Amino acid sequence: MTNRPAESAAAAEAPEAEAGPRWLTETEQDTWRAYMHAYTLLEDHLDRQLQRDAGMPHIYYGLLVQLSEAPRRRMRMTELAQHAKITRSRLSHAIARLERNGWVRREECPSDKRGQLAVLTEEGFAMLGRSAPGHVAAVRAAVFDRLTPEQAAQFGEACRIIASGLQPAGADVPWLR
Amino acid sequence: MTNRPAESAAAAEAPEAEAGPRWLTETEQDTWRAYMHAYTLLEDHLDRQLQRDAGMPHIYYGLLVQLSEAPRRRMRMTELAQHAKITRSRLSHAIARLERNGWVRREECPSDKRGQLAVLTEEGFAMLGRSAPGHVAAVRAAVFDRLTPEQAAQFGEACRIIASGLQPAGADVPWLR
DNA sequence: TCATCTTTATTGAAACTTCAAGAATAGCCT
DNA sequence: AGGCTATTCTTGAAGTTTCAATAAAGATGA
Repeated sequence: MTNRPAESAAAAEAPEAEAGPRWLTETEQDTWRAYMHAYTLLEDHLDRQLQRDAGMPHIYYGLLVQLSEAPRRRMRMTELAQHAKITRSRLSHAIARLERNGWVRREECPSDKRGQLAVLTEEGFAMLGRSAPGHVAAVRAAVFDRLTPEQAAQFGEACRIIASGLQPAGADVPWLR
Repeated sequence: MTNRPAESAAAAEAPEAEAGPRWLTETEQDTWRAYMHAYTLLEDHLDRQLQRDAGMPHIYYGLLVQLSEAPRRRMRMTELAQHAKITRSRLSHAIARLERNGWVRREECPSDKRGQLAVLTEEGFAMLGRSAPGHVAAVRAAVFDRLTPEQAAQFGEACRIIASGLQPAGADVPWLR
């Protein structure tokens, strides 16, 4: 995926000043592939599990959980988008759908007339209560039951490092679009 | 995400035989969140990088790379789907799009009249050559430049373990759908 | 051989995401 | 106040993915 597109071997010795692209080592390639396989399979697995048991994709479920943990079970759109690391556009569409399902309701923000609050409804909350056990079980079976506590901790640390490098808050930030 | 939907505290002491759902510990929750943040941000980042520089999403790029590494730069649809861990349906649509772009061409399979071969075209190959350096740089900057070799290796190992648990090849296998 | 079951791949529709554009309000500066 | 810029959120269209259904050919077995 990230190695040279086969063959284009070339450069390898030349101590070029202009330094050609630093391809990944064999080990790095293996790691990268493993990562892509893991997240592709995992997302697929959880999406199916939740689609079946809760009638919505993994991300939507995550949005409801976020709301359930927020004070008064409500959150500003932008804030919710930031927490979930998605764009506001995507969130708008998502909330619209969840609203049609009756899990979420929109409310105007008292302090800022531009703002909207996404509010978890009672039905939404009840629904979470019903589907959470199954979801936790799925995550546990796929991840935490298979890694030692040390492995899990290291894995988490690596993920934190990677994530921290990706929201420079500068440049053009996705969730602001 | 995977903890109880806030509040539904309850059970914690009772040595129930029926064992209620085993919620995630604080540490596990942190790990799980970090993972979701990492992959969401990473996929987003790479998708944008490739969309901008190569005119296609990350997965499509991966398909071309797979083809570039295959003998004679061609592969059976099902085989390609398996390697990429995606469904055949998704692959069909993807290849159709890449074909419109001229990066891939379909050929009939000589040994099995049901089969199709996805073949990387010269333009497709040339294009890979052009965009690979930028992509590698992006992956390196986001991942391998930020982790120590040990961390990267451990991360890879964890991913391998997770991935290996998710394709039991049994039950109903996604890429066969 | 015929019937049947399996495998391969595609298709269209519905659901979801991205992208660019736009409406409304807030904030700032003179 | 007035004018300008920035922020918040939504929208529609285009692109992508999922899901269920289907066509075509291989494989199996009486």
